[in-house]
Order: sequence, then structure tokens, then C-alpha cells
Amino acid sequence: MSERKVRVRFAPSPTGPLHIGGVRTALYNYLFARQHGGDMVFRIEDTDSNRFVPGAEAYIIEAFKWLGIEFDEGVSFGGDKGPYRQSERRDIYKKYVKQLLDADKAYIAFDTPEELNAKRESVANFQYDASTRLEMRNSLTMSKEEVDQLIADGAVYTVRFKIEPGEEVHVNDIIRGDVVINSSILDDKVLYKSADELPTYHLANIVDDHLMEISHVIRGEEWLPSAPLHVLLYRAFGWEDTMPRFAHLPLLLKPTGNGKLSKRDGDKLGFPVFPLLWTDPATGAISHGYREDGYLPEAVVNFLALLGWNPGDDQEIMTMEEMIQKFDLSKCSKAGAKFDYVKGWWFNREYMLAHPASDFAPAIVNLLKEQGIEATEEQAAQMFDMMKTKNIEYIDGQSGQTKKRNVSFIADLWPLCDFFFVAPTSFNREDKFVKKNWKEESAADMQELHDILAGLEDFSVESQKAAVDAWVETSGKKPWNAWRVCLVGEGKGPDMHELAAFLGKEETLRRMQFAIDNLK
RNA sequence: GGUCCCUUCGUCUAUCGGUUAGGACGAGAGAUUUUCAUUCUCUAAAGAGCGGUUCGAUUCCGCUAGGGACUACCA
Repeated sequence: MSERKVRVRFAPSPTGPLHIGGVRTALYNYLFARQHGGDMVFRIEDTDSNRFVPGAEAYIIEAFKWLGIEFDEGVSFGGDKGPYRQSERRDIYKKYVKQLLDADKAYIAFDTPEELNAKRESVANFQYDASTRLEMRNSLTMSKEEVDQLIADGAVYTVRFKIEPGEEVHVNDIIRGDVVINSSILDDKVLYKSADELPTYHLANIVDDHLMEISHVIRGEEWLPSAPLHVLLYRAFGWEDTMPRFAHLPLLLKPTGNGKLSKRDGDKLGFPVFPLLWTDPATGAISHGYREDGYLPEAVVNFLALLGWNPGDDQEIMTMEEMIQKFDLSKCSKAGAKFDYVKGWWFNREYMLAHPASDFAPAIVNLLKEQGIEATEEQAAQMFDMMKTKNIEYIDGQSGQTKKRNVSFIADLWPLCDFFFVAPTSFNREDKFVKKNWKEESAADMQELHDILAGLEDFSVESQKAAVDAWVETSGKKPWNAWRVCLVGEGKGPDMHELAAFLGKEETLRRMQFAIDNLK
């Protein structure tokens, strides 16, 4: 069994944008597959025709492309075990449903949803199983002729799995070990719906995983309760020998309070729960995406990987390659992880700082353009390098308080950088910084500095520094903060020489003269 | 309600019977500093509770409590 080629799959349902929890599940599948030189299959589980959302499939594909999670086969990737869209596999499922029916491991049920609901209301804790199926309208309680006639008349029916009660079903989970459930608590699950000629998840899932030779099923914990049913299905088909190994991942939980992570948490606290921006085709409602919110894909992947797994050492920043090497399902935690989006900011910052400024120059140029400012990529890159270690204020989603945090996104830069391109037009004498640093003698000092700088041929940082240092040395002046008032107007910005060099001699002198004239 | 899963600092986690219970985010303090930062140093901060097993339990077992998931002709 261990000789089998590793083949895993990520099989979302195209009912909307891909949730960040799904992204993590896919990531773990990917890391596992790559580590073992296996294949990663992309399957679309669209067996619920009512919940189909146009665009969802394309969205999911694009999201993985952005994140750098690659598939070897599946919808849009090709492969010889297709089709990979379940809605295109109707005939395959029909064949296997028949096999179960013929072997008396499943039966046909005619109970309508209304009848079922009525039953559930009248009987407390009603469950369609061995104890009740003989009271229902199905092929177990009706004659063959009756059943055939109903079907011939076009009656809508379902096929239910006939679960034998009283058996201990074992699920050997890589993360959780041996999980045992008594088959009596399982209900006779609907496997197939004649209404749309489609199977339900359970049947489609087992048939596809078997046919696609999936070796490991790595999925969310929400599937653990139905895992015994799946084991029983493999057995019913006689596929137990090649049944995949299971690994049920812990869930992603709300950052605060109880429950699993939802879109509402993101909206409230100010972080995305989807990889990409999503516009709901029905309502037009827009949901934030990591990509559009300025996250780097490597940061998102790294952050997500560590929510529920860690390599056992102290390394947190890892490339995809390192994660592939170190990943270990048995080191995944069993408990759900609260979604610590603040740490996500930190990851983004780390990756942002690791990139050369030139990587962000085009994006920064665009950012500036939105503010009505034309800048070159070179200017953008210089600005980034001068300002990337600053911090900004933000409103904490939880307390509503204004807090500070390091610059973690390039979009954080603008509020910090306006003075690079826009000269102060007035000065606020009540401003703490201005008040403290613009003194009686400041205008005269600045005039001196102005004249020194005006005499410079070379306006580079080094050249300025040499000239200014010499003056500082002999005069004993401390011109820095007053100079900052001139060029910035307030207490922010980079090193003064760097700023002056960026602005250029002409603009620097102009701003100084303006301040001298206006702050006298 | 029933079934299953889970439980170490505020958060993510390390520890695979013997540790001063480690790291990271976040928080606080100090140093550096040409504003604000960065950076550096330091500090606070945890084994849910109760019983066992054992020479010894965070680690193994049980119970309790708490949290989570599932309980559809959805996945």
C-alpha cells in the first residue's frame, strides 16, 4: 500500500469564492504531493445543481495560480482520468449506483422531501436507517412491480445506502489516529438523486477518488463525521484494499469569540477571507481578496501553512520549497486555529522587506497616480527604500482604538509619503513638532543652511553631509528638525539629506525659502 | 438532543515521561536615533479542573468542564 504512487486531490464545490480555509487545505495537499513526487488533481464537485455559481470555477483556478499552488491534472489542467467535473460524469456514477443496487447494498426510496419533513416533525430525532426504513416508501417495503411501475411513471426517487447497524467502523486518520464509530448512528445516506440524475457528494467522492487513484484524502475536519460512511462505501464496492488514507485537518476559527471563520469576521475586523476580490454575480456584493488588498502570495501561503502545522523548529519564514521539504501531516495540530490576521500582517511585512524595491516600483507608481501624482519608477523605488521601515496608524477592528503598526503593505506608504511630491503650503504653529523645533533663531539658521546648500555643485547625500557637518561643527547648530519643518512641514519623513537629495537642489531651496518667509 | 473531534502564554505553536516549559506575533520597558520609525536588549505572559498509572507527569488513562464539527435529495 505504501508503494502506491501518491495522488491527492483538491475538490471544491463551485458555489462561490474559495474560502481561505479551503486554500489552506489545498496548500497542505500540494505540499504533501510535491514532497512525495506525487500528483495533485483538481476536481470540481458540482453535484448540487442548485448551488452552482457562475465564475466560481474560474475564480478558484486563478486564485491558485496567484498563490503558486500548482495542479498536475484536473479541470483546465488536462489528464487521462477525466472528465474532472462531476456534472460530466453522470454515466459513470449511474453504473456504480446500479452495482450497489444489484448487490443489495443500496435501495430505491420514493419518500418526498415533504414526507420526510413531516416524519422528522412527528418523530423526535427521526433517522432514516435500519430501524425505520421498513416504515418508509422504498424498494424494501414495496414489491418489485410497484417499484418498476413508479419508475416507469417517472416518479422522482433517490437511492439510499443500506447501512448495516451494530458494526464498529474504524477510520484510520493520519492526524487523529484510530477513530471508531458505530454504524448504528449512521443514517441511510442518499447517494443518488433521480431528479437531476446526479449523485450526492458521498457517492461521487468515493467513485472519483477510486477511479482517479487517489492515495491520500486530505480534507477539513468537517468531513470526519462522514468518514465512516465513506469507509463503508469503499467496502461495499470492494475497494477497501486501495482505499485512500485519510487526514482530517483542523478548522480555521474566528480571531475573536467562538465558531469557525466566516466572511463576516473579515468584514468586521478588516481582513480578507478570500484569496481574490470577489463580486457576487447575483447581488453584486464585493468581498475583499488578499491579492487586491496588497498581500504578497508568498506571505499568504507561508502564513496559512503555519496555521495548524509547524516544522518542529523555530523557523517561521519559509519558501515553498522549504515547506515542501519539511511538511509532515503527522505534525499537524489537532485543534482548530484561531485566525491571527495581525500575524498575517507581520508575514507580509517580512516578505515585503525581503523584496528589492524595484519589484514594487510599478505598483507604487500606480498608487501615486491615484493621488494625482506622476512619479517615475526610480523615484517610487527610492521612496520605498526610505519609508519601508516606518509605521502607520490604523483603527483596530476589535477595540475601535487607533493603534500603530509597521508598514506592511505598499498601500500603507502614501499617507506617509505625500511630502515627497507635495510641498508644504502652510505651517501649523500649534503642531507639537513645529512648535518645539521652530524657534526664534530658526529662520536665520535656515537661511544660513540655505546658502550653504545653494553653493553646492553636487547635491548628493555625501556632498550635502560633508558641507552641513562642517557647518554644524563650527556653529554648534542643530538644524535637523527645523530643516524638517521646512521640507516636510511636520515631524515625519526619512533622513534629511536623503530627502533633500530626492527633492533635488532646486526644490529643496525653494521649500526652505518658503518656510523662512512664512514662519518668520 | 445525539455522535465524533479537540484543550500549553492574549494568539500561532515547540516539547514525542525527567526542560529554569522554548520560539514567533502581539503587549510593556530600556538603549540607539536627524522627526516618526527601524534596529538592539530586556520584561510580563501558559500546561482547563479533578482523579488515577508511574520513582517521576504538560506528556499515558478516566471523569468533569469548555470549545469545535457533523447530524439535508449541501458540499
